Amino acid sequence: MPELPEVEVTRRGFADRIAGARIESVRVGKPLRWALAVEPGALAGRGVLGVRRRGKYLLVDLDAGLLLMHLGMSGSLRFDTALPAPGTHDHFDLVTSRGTLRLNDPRRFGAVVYVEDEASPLARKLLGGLGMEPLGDGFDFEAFHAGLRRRRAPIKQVLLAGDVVVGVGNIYASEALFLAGIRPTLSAARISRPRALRLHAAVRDILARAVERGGSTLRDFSNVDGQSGYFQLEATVYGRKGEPCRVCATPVRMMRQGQRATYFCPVCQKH
DNA sequence: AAAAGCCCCTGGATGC
DNA sequence: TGCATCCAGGGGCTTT
Repeated sequence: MPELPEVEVTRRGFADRIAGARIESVRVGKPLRWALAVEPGALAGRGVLGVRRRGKYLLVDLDAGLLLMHLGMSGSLRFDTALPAPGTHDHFDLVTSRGTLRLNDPRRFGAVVYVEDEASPLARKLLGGLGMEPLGDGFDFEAFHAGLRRRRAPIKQVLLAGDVVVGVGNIYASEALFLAGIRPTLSAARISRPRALRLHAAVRDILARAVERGGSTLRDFSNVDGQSGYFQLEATVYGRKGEPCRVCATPVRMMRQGQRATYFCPVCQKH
């Protein structure tokens, strides 16, 4: 569900409010993707230092250890001092002195995992292979281009894989490639330098813009206060199969790449 | 090493 | 209205 912008908007929505809180209790509902990996009661009494993001993971730093949270396809977080009794899909509550952080995740592809530190085997397994952060200063073009050159797979799938650059999900991959004028099937290794420059800028711009708009093209994304982000940012090609391209009016095409839908304009993205 | 498939799970939309 | 089918924002794991 959530791509980088939604995860970042989620983080900003509660990071300052939860920092400095003390954990009072932890409630675990139905199993998520992985087990919490700590006895819930063992977290009571610990302090919350802050919340960082790495790719689509949220890292909740405690005064001892940290929680890795992932929203999967259908997860969302709420943070409030007065939440109703947990519903069917509320599978994790972190009850703190400042409020309760609650994960709602119908499909349960998400996860909350405790690790002692980022060097732990589990943290390394999950975070170790992640690529560059697209927002901020670390998104170096030369490294990006070098990353593309060593991959022969279609550029759409290289963007999605997250080992060159993180945070680009299925919607924003199509959107960024449209913005850059690049055909999603083009082998990443065959992208010329000028076009790689356009893609580098497109990835950054599309994600930054979505963060600014407060989250997204996603129909059922809601922020930590429970407000919906219903089509705050209109998709240019994603989900618009058969509809006219906003630039040239040619019908947008849909195809499948690795079991995921890809949308593109055959004219604006010739190769 | 890289690439391609396979799953995990639930709910909503669509079609008969 | 009822039921079957398809599809969905992710990504780790297994197999080529």
